[in-house]
Amino acid sequence: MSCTNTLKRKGIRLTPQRRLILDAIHDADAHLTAEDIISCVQARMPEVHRSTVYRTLELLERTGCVYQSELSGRIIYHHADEGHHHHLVCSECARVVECEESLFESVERSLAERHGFSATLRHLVISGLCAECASRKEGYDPTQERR
Amino acid sequence: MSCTNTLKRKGIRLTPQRRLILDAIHDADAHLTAEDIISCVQARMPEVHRSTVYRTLELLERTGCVYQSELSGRIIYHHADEGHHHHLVCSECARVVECEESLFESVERSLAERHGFSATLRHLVISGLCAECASRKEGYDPTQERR
DNA sequence: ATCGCAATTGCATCCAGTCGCAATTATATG
DNA sequence: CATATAATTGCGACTGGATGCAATTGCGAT
Repeated sequence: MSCTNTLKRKGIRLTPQRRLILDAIHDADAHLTAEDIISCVQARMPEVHRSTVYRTLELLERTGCVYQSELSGRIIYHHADEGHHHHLVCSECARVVECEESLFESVERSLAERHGFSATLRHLVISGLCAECASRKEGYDPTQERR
Repeated sequence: MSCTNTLKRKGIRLTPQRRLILDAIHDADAHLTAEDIISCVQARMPEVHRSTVYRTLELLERTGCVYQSELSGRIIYHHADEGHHHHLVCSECARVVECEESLFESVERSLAERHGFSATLRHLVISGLCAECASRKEGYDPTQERR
């Protein structure tokens, strides 16, 4: 748990609330939504306000301890020393597949060369159709509602 | 304005409310947020409810008349026959640069080959640092707030 | 130990977006 | 033209997240 050191070094106070939030993210195996983290923290310390959690998460992202990204409209958080990867989200069945970071290296290079833009493609969410849904959907009519 | 035909062909009713929403998107030169569209529509027909606008926008996206994407946490809309492109958003100065669609063709191919996933990379939003900010920020401390 | 001040918290409130529901309206049919 | 039916609308309530403010708290200097 090197991030407590990181925080101390930056002169950021390690309050009980913040410790709980860090614990929640560390103990989790999967991605957590902000809501997950809030209930996890409040289970042990009910008076912690959700705005405190949101602010802390933003702080942790700025200090590089946590990565923030978006999955189907919700912000999710994951610990920084998990490996990076991207998410492929099927717009039909909502299945989520992870894919390697390396796929985008060439894009990062092109962006740097052509636009002088240094992108941080650590966690993209890409929507499309997964293999099954793509094959199943011959006479598909996008006018219809999706589940 | 081919989308009115598209809608008629799909048996979707062209109500006055929907016509106003389509007009707003057509008349706009830049990307519109949902909020922009709502106030634009309500200027001419004040009783139109925001939920109607949101539902219509979702419908227009499903029928392919309008594209929806996300720019700095807000959903934006643009007319389908604008050319596609991606957005590079500088996380320092919030400047937005457009970049060509072609950059991601190789990624689309790899996703299809390796994951059987057919991605629709019509409008990505990529955050990172623009050229100016990258050069300016030598002793940059991410702990500090950004404007 | 304690004092002073900046950092942090909880609270209240706001904002964008979603959803269920009941009332309304467009269209197809007789 | 009347009417039945399904699509659409407006409304209100709710959700996730952000923010300004006043009260509290952690911590460095003494």
